[in-house]
Amino acid sequence: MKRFVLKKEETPKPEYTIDYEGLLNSAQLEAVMHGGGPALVIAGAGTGKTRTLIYRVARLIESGAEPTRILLLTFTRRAAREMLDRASSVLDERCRKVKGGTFHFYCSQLLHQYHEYIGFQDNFTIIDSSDAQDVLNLLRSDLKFDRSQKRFPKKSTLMSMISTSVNKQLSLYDVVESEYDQFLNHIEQIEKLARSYTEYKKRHKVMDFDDLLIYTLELLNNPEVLEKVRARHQHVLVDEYQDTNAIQAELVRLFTPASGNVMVVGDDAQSIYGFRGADHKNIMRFPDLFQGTKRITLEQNYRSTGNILTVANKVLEQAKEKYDKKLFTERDAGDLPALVKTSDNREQSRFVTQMLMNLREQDVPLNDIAILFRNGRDSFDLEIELNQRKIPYVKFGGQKFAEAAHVKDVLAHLRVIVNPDDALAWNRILTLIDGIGPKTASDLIEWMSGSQNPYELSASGIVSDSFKKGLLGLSQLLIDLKKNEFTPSEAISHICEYYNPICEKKFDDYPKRLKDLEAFQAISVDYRDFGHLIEELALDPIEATAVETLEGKRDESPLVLSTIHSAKGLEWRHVFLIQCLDGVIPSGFSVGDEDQVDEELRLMYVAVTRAMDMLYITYPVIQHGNYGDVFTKPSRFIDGFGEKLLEPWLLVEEDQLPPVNASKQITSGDDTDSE
DNA sequence: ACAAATACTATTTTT
DNA sequence: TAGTATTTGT
Repeated sequence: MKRFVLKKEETPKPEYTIDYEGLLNSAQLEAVMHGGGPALVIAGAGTGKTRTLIYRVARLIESGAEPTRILLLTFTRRAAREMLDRASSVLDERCRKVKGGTFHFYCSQLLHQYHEYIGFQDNFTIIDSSDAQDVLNLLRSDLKFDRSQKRFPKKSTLMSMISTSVNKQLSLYDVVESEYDQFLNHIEQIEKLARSYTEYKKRHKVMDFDDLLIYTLELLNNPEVLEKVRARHQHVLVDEYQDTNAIQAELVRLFTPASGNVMVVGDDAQSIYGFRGADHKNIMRFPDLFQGTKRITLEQNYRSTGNILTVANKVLEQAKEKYDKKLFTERDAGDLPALVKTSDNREQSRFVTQMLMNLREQDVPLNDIAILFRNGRDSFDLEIELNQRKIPYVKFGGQKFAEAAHVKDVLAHLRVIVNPDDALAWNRILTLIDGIGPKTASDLIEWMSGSQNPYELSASGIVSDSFKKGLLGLSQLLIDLKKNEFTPSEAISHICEYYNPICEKKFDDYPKRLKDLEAFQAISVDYRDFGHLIEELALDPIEATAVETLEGKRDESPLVLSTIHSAKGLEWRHVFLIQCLDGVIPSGFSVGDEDQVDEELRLMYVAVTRAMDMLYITYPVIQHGNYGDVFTKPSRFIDGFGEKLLEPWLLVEEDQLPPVNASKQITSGDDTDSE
């Protein structure tokens, strides 16, 4: 037998159109030029991690790799999109053909393609966590665990128990014992509930987020499928590897082709998804998974000023677990980050708004600024202020558009068209009808399982004068939707015609919700068919406020408000970190558990390292509560940093804005030249 | 069997 | 404070 000699891909001395050497530092270049085989890139905050991935994609394609055979796994689909956009602009359109997205998205594609191997039909529906919780609630009342059982865990707790056990690959017993020991006396019921939950999902052809990963793992157990899947990957690239869990690490191993061409990129100091089962130690274990892993470290920070970096390092120093980060910058020291103490929440909002005005007068565009916070609700007060001042903003994090009750109601009508076995969606739309409650709905669903045409609801024989009319209306709508080949937007418009009166009766704030539904219809124009619409919305929900701002006011690109989690990987010239209080960050729930406090600390680190030029940390001294005012303390992570690290700012009377009513001229900036 | 009213409780981050 | 469990009324 002849022996083949391995040749490096680049051997024919390729002519690159991109000047990689001129554009990248030596560590980045090493990662971009890395030929084949496993590689681990440890990239500190702001060290050009994304840039490196983008140029690597371009470089691989220039070297002759087939774009469709490069797999780029990212944490959000937005990240994948942006990376491929940027790659296309440095190279060419071929980059858009790269396969990419989240683990969940890629898994769902595989499952659709190979559904028969795991005993599923192609039309399974993906349910989000609130749907999953509804299922658990349904099963719990079926099993009568709510009756006279004192303190049985509520649906969200049950969900996180089950999800944790899946994601951390532990038995339900171990999870409950270590994290929910107050419910240990219910363990048998919980286990039984978990079993019927699994069974329910199979029977009704739905999958939750965890199932997408688990079933893919099961799918790849089949050697034939594994071979096919592996063979279509030439290169596997994984971003944000520190936020993967054990299952995802295993999936990466399975996806990797025989050539061992896999590169993972991440930063163990930025691991902030432990609550979701992510294990930041995964990244350090990567070399154990792949023999001969090449390790590359990016340490030069290009983003932040020296002073901001000093604060960031000081934050990280407090961690119980030590990180051997040696981030450095060649940028100037810059201004000292500000520490702003306000009397209360309102003053904090007014301070931020005031600063926005000042920055605007200095010609800083709004989209160079971001407001970050720990919890979705920490920005409520500020949002009121911004609305009054007519400052356009988009908010990331917090409740998603597709999670709002009225949007889910409309969507459920589409779901039963795509998957008539989706009992959850049926239950949702049936109980919307006056006179139909859980009992009647479940009777109807029972009848459907043996019926040829489940949409002909009057044929069920379950009729009562109280809901006859409503049921007929629904039946007509569904038959209409099934019969005609509507586009998603046409279908939604039909559903709204039917649903709007229900919405008005159900919600006090219906005007706002009806407007949402109009926006929903507008969005749906972009989708090919019902199935895609439903699936994309579940896997990549549209941010709630992004929709509002999409309408109207496009003259100025909006300010960004974001939870710290949703700000990962992004950067702005000016960053405000508000509500920086002990009990908020670190969250009150984490104190007492060293590992959890460490994760909060990393979260703080992520927040600080988002800032390029200037960082403002603010906190209110008094919190107005229901039972009187509470004095609060600044976050322990920055308390006692001293004036050499953070400059305390004093708020004086003349800094205050005039009352809103008298502020019409503010935007025209008549006091501009006061400097 | 369903709907409305009342009492209670636990309170995050996201695919 | 809002979402949920329980009780009461139709």
